[in-house]
Amino acid sequence: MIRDQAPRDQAAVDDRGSTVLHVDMDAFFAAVEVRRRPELRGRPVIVGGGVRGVVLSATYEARRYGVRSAMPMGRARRMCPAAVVVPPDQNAYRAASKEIMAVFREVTPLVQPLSVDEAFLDVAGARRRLGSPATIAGAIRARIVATQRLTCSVGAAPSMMVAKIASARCKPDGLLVVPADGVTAFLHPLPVSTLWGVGARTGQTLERLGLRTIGDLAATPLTTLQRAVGVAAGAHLAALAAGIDDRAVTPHEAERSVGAETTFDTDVTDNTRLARELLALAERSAGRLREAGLVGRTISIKVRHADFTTITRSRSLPEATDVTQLIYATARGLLDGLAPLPALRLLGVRIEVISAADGSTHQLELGERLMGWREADRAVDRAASRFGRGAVRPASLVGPPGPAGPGGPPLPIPGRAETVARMDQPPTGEDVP
DNA sequence: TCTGGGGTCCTTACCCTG
DNA sequence: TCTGCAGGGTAAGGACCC
Repeated sequence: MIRDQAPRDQAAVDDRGSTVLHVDMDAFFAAVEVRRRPELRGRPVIVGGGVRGVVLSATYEARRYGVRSAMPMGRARRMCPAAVVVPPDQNAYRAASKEIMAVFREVTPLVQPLSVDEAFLDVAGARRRLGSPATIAGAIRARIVATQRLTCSVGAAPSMMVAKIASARCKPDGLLVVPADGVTAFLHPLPVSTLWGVGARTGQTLERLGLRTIGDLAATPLTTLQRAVGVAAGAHLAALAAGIDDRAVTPHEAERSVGAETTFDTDVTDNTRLARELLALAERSAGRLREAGLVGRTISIKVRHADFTTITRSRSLPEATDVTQLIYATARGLLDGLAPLPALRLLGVRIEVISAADGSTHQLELGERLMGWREADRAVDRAASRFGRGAVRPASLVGPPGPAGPGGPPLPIPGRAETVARMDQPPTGEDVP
């Protein structure tokens, strides 16, 4: 193995087969904030916030106090009272991400983004032009520092999983190459929780079997693993423990679902408020579907009670849709079905079984009925593209909440875009703004 | 301590159909 | 006509990832 901290060892390592790179930005959100506000450099910075928020990112100065991602903000503040807390700015992170991904694509078209701050690159085809994988990885790191003033860590290995583990083990600002003939030697001493797919629960299950390292897993019969964690997960873990991971770097993977959810600052019982929130979530989700040219057929809602129990309900439609009002009406029906509702902590809407909008089937009767709403959505989207999302919003999402519907549940139906049209009364031309 | 938001994938149960 | 069974679709929940 080679690490850039020990460059003299690099010549000894055969990186020819380690053509999958995993590039992971270091403390990405926090680093973007520090870049924007240089006076924060060297100080503990936590990105996160909200009454019930968690830590989204923290500089290494804050991590020294024990602050970690996904930690409740209250606890993080207690651990590191001196930390500067910055609210997240997703637009800034997306913009930085776009530029970083462009750097990767200068190296190879085979770039598979995993999230806003990390990606896999297959550099097998770039070796003749740019040099060995380790050389390419070094060039990428240097270029990101030069153009973005941000650091990243790179793992190079024969497979995606090993490259990802390698990048995590050389953070921050490091490079770790795992040669093709060194994969099992690299993996086997590591704890099982290092493997993709082993979280808290599976980790406990494996611990009960006395399996602590990946080497322990590799030495365990497949049937034992499958009895413990299930057929699919057992087979998956056995393969990974043996260093087998045949997945190829795939530049674009189609989305399978799109959704939005919100955690309320305080638990909500008011049906009018819930209906407004549900409409806002439906609009956000549907807007993102339309932006991506997608339609979806299954609508699901998620509610979380004050005691953190979480329930989902879903319904499949006869045809796929991207129409806000149809998604909202379906979601509202699902929420009505849960009445009487206790106080809710979280509400979410998701659209699943997604396909391309231009390939969707069209059921004439339903399509005609929705035509007005579809045109309304297009008008809202056009306004959004000129003035930003939120420039045109359902009337019920603007200003103070209206009075509760008569008799409480079922939930009241908010109007939209300055109209009071209802889903059970198909829109006329006048309904459409 | 007190748990976000956006996702993917798997398991289990149930219903329907042939 | 009834019963048993297999397979597909749907729904719900959970684990996991960043």
